[in-house]
Amino acid sequence: MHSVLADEFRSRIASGRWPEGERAPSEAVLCREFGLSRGPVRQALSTLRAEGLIVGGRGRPPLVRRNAVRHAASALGSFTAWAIASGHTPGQRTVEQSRRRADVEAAERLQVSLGDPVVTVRRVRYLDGEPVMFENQHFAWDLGRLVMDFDPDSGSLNSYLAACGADLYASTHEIDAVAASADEAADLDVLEGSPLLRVSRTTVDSVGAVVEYADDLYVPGLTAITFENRLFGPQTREGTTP
Amino acid sequence: MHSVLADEFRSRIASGRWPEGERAPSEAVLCREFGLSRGPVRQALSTLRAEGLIVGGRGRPPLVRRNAVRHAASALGSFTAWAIASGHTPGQRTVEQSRRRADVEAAERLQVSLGDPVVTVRRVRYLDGEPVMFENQHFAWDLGRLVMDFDPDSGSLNSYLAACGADLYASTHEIDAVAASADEAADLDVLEGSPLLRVSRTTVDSVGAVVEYADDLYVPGLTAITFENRLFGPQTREGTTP
DNA sequence: CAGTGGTCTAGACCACTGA
DNA sequence: CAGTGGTCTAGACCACTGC
Repeated sequence: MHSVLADEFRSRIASGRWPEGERAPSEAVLCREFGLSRGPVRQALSTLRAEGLIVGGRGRPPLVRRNAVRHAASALGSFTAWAIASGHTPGQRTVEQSRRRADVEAAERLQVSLGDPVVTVRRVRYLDGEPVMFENQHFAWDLGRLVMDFDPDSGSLNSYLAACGADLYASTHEIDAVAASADEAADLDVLEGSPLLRVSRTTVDSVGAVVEYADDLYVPGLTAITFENRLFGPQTREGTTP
Repeated sequence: MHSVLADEFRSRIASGRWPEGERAPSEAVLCREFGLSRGPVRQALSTLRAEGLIVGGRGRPPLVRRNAVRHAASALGSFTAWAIASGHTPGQRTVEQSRRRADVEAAERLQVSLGDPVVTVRRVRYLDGEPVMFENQHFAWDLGRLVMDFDPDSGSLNSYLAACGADLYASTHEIDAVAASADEAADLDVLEGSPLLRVSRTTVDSVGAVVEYADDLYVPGLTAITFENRLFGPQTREGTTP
């Protein structure tokens, strides 16, 4: 219910039914309109507040925010889903899909023993035909087994894994910047040494075990990672926009 | 109450009273222990879940997560507060503090008219004596008036503004990578052209008007921006770690 | 099966804001 | 002052999990 409400509110803002800069309906009004108690209405509104679409309150009139971030998609996890949600056409070219024995880095980041089997997938990712990201994914064998049966040129590995019922619970991201190596530069069509945005991701399952890690290299300017940050309140929401 | 609870839970994990990888108490148990209803207990737990400190649930036993991110401080907004929270000593050297007329970029990003007064503060920021960030902040005049009375070498501009009662409501961040210019390279003690992490921030007040924008350039390796991302659920939390 | 978290209801009191 | 969101209570039903 509350997520249905949130979608409804978002579309009302997008359609101009709730004009930007004007007052938004109060919680009480929305409760009456939908015949719901405050719980789900508050939950939906807090999502929109976290997204920065509604501001004010606590005595102040609630306002639909001017100049809100648009198309702040959520997941850094799925390139394909993000690209489609942003209205672009995703593509990929697979550089490597292999089963190998864990080296020191893989053993440490996946928390497996040296020499345990791991699966690596390396792909250049395209947006509307233009290379925007170099993706280096590494899977522990439980997931890797499934990944070896996947055609990496067919699109979203994430939806494939989700369809397999894989247990992907949460990701930790660390962002920094690196200079492009000669190989990366060639694949991404930039100059060697030019700055790339590196997103290092570690994904765990619902019992906290590491199941995947990745180092994704984004070409700056073509894509950017964005997120909202409520000051004096921990509500946040992140996303990426082309 | 719920924030007090969240702090209590965090310290129990930090102290080992709730050992990592073991079962965490269920909501029902915590309700009994603290004599509270489910509301505040759930609110506190959802914060820890968003931080990745607790995983599982929905039938599965709740677990204290192994290898949780540590010191995932919240605000990209205040360098000083973040540095201190991370156990480091912040410092700064002011390069510029000026009142000027808005150029095209400032007018657009602050949504003021060309030529309106704006205040610029540019500072090199240090962590334990080492330069880690080049900060370029720009304020609309309402806030800028206050900023001109601030000694930028004294530390946190944010706490100064907060003490003045400034209305800072939410920030939007956009992250990409750029090559260091000669000036920036010299100030940050890196080579010209080496990659820097650029965080572009826009801060609005509680009625949605832009009050500040900033372009902060971080030296990679010394600091990194991190955040958690619950898959199949929009709960997130971001932070930065040295 | 009992236990888990996810969700919803229908009340309540508070601090704060704007008129 | 009336209206706002922030918070808490004390119930309830559900889908899912592990035993």
